[in-house]
Amino acid sequence: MSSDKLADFVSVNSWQIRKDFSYFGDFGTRGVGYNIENLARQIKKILNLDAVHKTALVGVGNLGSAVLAYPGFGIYGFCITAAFDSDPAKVGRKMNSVSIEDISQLNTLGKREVDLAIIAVPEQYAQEVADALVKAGIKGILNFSPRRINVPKKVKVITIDIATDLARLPYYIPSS
Amino acid sequence: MSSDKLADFVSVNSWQIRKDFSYFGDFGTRGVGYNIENLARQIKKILNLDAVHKTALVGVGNLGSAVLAYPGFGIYGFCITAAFDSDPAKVGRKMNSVSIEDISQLNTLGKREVDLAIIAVPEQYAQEVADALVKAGIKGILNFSPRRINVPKKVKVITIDIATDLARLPYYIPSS
DNA sequence: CTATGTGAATTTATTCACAGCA
DNA sequence: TGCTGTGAATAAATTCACATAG
Repeated sequence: MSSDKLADFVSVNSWQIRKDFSYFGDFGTRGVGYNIENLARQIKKILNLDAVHKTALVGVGNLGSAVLAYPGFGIYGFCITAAFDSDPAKVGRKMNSVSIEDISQLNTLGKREVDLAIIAVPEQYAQEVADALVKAGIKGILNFSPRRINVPKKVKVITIDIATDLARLPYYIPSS
Repeated sequence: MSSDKLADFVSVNSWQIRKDFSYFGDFGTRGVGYNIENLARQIKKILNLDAVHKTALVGVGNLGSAVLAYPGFGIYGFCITAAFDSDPAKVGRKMNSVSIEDISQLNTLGKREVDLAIIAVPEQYAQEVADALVKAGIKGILNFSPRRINVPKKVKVITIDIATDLARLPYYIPSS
């Protein structure tokens, strides 16, 4: 497939596609274009997505349940292999074939080859959960709480704050 | 408060703070710093966040319920005044003092001064929901489905794809 | 001939350093 | 004296145009 067609898919220009790819290598064939299958494989390798990443979920409330039920993780090689909550009524139950464990069991993650975690707890507990995750050897955290969490810089945190994202919209709409 | 202190809060340099602010006006006082209250007011005005924005939620599953229960919208002036679902078992019930209406009622949003909407439905329905929202006069959409949705360019869409955000993490962690 | 890959030109963003105001 | 606001210098990203490979 040509860079022109790829560009259409993501609404950018063809030269942006080619230039960006060129920073990482020569993925295409001149006169022909890009082989999609090979391209996907190369990009996955660059993004370190070519192996399965075991992921832990902390907080099985509404948001956590939505994450557990989310069907879109597989294509990137993510697998949620552990879920934690502090509510005794939830601990021991299963959701989407994942057993919910007590929050005190976070320290077992290191031995279970889990390297990523998703924080979906009320914001006031976000920092202490993050501390426990770091202590357990987690390397990356997806943080759904609107609170800034402090971690050693060897640990990567990506925060999704729903309210802040929503707050970007009004700027683009004419004030009524 | 000085630009130095503000910079610390968001982990950037003080000159970035000052330069960015300067593009929109003179908010500070030389030798003193910035008045936080006034600064917040000015920024809210620039981002068009100084009035209440009525917001509709479409899809009251796990994710939608989490959004409804989310306590962080108030400070930005958002108010979820309508919720929709296609499940007859949910329609008519109340969640967080918002009545759940049938999805067929989306066309009433225009008359109700709702200008923003949050899409939290399974991805295969995202486009048709977006179409209905546009027809009802919605100006901005926060899309939680991983699908690219097409809207007229007068409508602003911001997409949050959980899997894509999670997929950014492995790049930063050393491959095991 | 077609479509990539990349130097060069252009535009945009970041960083610096300091004049100017409280 | 202290801190802002901003021109000037530097760096980075984007866009262009085309040589080059298939």
